[in-house]
Amino acid sequence: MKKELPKVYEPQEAEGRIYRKWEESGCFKGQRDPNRKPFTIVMPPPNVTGQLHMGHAMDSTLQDILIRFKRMQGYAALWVPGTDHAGIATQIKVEEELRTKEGLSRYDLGREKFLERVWDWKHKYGGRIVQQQKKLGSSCDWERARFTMDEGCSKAVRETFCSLYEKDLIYKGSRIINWCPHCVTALSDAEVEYQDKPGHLWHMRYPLADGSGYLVVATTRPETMMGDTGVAVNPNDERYQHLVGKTCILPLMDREIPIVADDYVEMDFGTGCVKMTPAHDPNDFEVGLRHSLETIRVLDDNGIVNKNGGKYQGMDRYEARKAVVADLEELGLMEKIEPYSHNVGTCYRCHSDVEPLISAQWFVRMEPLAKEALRVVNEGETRFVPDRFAKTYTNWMENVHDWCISRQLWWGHQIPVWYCADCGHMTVSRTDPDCCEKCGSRHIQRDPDVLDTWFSSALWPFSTLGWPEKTEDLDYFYPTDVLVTGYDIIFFWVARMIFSACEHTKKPPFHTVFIHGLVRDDKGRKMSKSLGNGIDPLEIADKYGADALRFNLVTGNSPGNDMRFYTERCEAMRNFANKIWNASRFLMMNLTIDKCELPQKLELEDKWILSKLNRAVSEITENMDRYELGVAAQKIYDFIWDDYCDWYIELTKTRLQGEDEDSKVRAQQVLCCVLTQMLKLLHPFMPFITEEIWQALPHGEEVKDGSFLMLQEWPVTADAMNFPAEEKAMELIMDAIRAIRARRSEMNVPPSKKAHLTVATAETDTFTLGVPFLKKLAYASEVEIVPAGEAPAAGQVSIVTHAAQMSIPLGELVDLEKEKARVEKELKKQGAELEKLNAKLNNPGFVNKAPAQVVEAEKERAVQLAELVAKLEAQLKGM
RNA sequence: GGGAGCAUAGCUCAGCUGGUAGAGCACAUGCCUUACAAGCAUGGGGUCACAGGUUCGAGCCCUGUUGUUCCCACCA
Repeated sequence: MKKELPKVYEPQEAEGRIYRKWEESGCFKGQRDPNRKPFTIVMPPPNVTGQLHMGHAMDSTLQDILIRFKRMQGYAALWVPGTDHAGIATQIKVEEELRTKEGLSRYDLGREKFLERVWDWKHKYGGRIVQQQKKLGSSCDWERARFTMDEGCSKAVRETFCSLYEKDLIYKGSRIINWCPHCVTALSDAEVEYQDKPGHLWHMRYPLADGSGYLVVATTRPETMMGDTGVAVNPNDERYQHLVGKTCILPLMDREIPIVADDYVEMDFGTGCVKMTPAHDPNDFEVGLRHSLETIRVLDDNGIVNKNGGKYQGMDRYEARKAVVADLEELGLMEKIEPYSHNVGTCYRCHSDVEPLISAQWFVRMEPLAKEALRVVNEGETRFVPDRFAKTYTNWMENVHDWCISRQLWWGHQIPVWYCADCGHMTVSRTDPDCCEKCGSRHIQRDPDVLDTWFSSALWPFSTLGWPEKTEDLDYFYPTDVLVTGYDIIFFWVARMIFSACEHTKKPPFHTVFIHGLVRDDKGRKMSKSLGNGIDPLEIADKYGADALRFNLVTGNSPGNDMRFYTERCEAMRNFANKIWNASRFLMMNLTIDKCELPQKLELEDKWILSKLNRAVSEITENMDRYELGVAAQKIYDFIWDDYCDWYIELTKTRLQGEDEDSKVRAQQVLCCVLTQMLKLLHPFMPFITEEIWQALPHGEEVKDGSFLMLQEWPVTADAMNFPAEEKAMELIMDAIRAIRARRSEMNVPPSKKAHLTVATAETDTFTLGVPFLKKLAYASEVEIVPAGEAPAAGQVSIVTHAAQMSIPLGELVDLEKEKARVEKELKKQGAELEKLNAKLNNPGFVNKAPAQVVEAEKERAVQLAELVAKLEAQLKGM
């Protein structure tokens, strides 16, 4: 029953077809099953209108590998996909389009109309990234796909907000926040990226009010001076102690401001005098509170100087800076200007300079929430892989400030708070109220702001499973198991999911956080739109196959570390896919059976490969369990390429092409069984090609159509499949083959030139079994086995291994001097190794203290080495 | 200022609990051996950054040094 596979594997054609079959069969569905343990992953939701980039590809590949592995292990596996409304990012995109295409701003349209446009946009592009995920083979339960602004998630957000408000964990307050004048919204601390930027330190003279001179303040931000309401010095600074309590005149504004003493001021930085601008600097704000300084805001929401800025009103902050500096210089009040590089906060979305300013916003009180979030990680209920990221997490969580959650945007979850125009009361409600809950007035107005996007993402692991309803899904699949994400969003997202889950579900949202690094370009740079160095995963998948892309992304790097993306590596992985394809093709071409079962009788080489496979299974499973996916992948690669293809297939060829029908069938069976197991091991990594091959293999009657490799059981190890003696014996023969090939290669003898081979060995039985292999793989015309110690005939090329001394009559082809030099070199090398080993064995410390099995192994090695050295010496003597 | 990572072959990186230093690519030589030239065979190439220490034994553990990357932090 021969089946033929096409000559070349075409991923482009196969992948779409296979994915459709999987999807139609419903095998991605996460099904509650009381007899199985659940295994749940929620996908980090990509921006709904985004495009799949290499980072997503890596993230999804890792998740898909885990979910497929667990599914094969018999878990009720569920991978919940979804998308994020991505407040600022999406709103900016739509505004951008509105501006360029219609010349309109969102205000021209009004809130309602604008939101319609954003929803249109969402409907237009929202499906794109889902389709792109499918190309990679992601086995998500697409029917459960969620969106952070769908009904259920919105309900979860509302419930969370109200419940936190009721517990006094959410409050509204006027505080210094980070403001992006470009996006015109508040930001949380996490959304500010600090960049070192060259600037200046301006030393400005502020005249003392009593006319006795002036003091000099140093600042990096002269444009905020109109909002200065004081000057601070260190209380211990002798230079200025006499000035404390006095006042000075704020230049350009002619306002009298107090001089105060505060520990915050460092004596040895700048001049030791600091201008205080409580409305535009977080430190100054704190100092201002301590000394009851006035708060004067001089910049508006767009970063333009407002009416408090005197003559600078209407200028943008950078213009104002220039003007202020110029004016001070003209007045002779600029003492000096130093170049100074400092950390400037920028918006993580648009990278404009962030303006710290005082504003009324909503905050989440972090201290009580952080406590439990720290506990679950410290006590190991939630574990980071690699564990060093737990430190990153706890460090952040221990120092976290209250979280500013209100955003002055329209796209997002609108804050469920209504203000009463009559009594001023705030009504916070799970359902939209029509009157003030306190005074009953109907003059109520909803807070126009929306919540931080991350506020809804923080609920993702449980909101996607039905929370706040008590659903069966929530009961069964929650808490989830592993969260896979990049280290760059630990603060944004992971931390917030953990404390949110602890607060609302009383359980950590997952037991493991599996952190990966960034995918960089081949020069090690971050892939970015502005650099134009991004590599499109879909193009790569198209060209080399999704399997090759996946394998590339998972090998050659280790957990938590960045990787460089080399397209050439994809080529190597495609070659690997092709290797398996051809191995399978070879098997199909030789197949005469319609079902593969391990035969009762096994040959030496069969036992060797089965034993190797058995160990591979156990090691690979262990690596998978420990999230060492790259190591696991490498082991599968090595086993398939080296052990199976390069050796086992070659070893079976004589049987497959021979006359002995029984032996032929048994070889087919073992080949087929091992291939099947390999396909299973490889499947999580390369789902498409393995499925394609598996579908073509004969499975007998019991496996019907529509049964997929992806649903088969993950291989398990069996003691009955350990054959240490056969493994060892086979290795002796392989050593001999390698040695002969090496010698022939050095002498440039082509494989077509067969030679008579004499083997002097103590392992007569083993080498007798090895005769066909020596013939085929060591190009021997005849193999003659003689007792060990028998000297080779004169004029023969001698080849020695641990177990054998072999000779072939190719003497006339050898340059004797060269040959002598080679043997000398080899002898020297092996002799040195033996000496080292003997020293070790003569060291009582080693013999007494090292584990017995290590000592035994070294002893045996020494015996073998000694034999080898003796043979080499004898050989050299005879030359 | 605090914290973390990295330093291993020409390049990019693995190396899991300390026990004979690995892969891919590149390079050299020979092979169209009826699965695969996207292949096969063979080979060259490493003071595991440096200096100490622990250990019978260190690429791996400890201390320090140098170089480098990143994260966090309110010195204007």
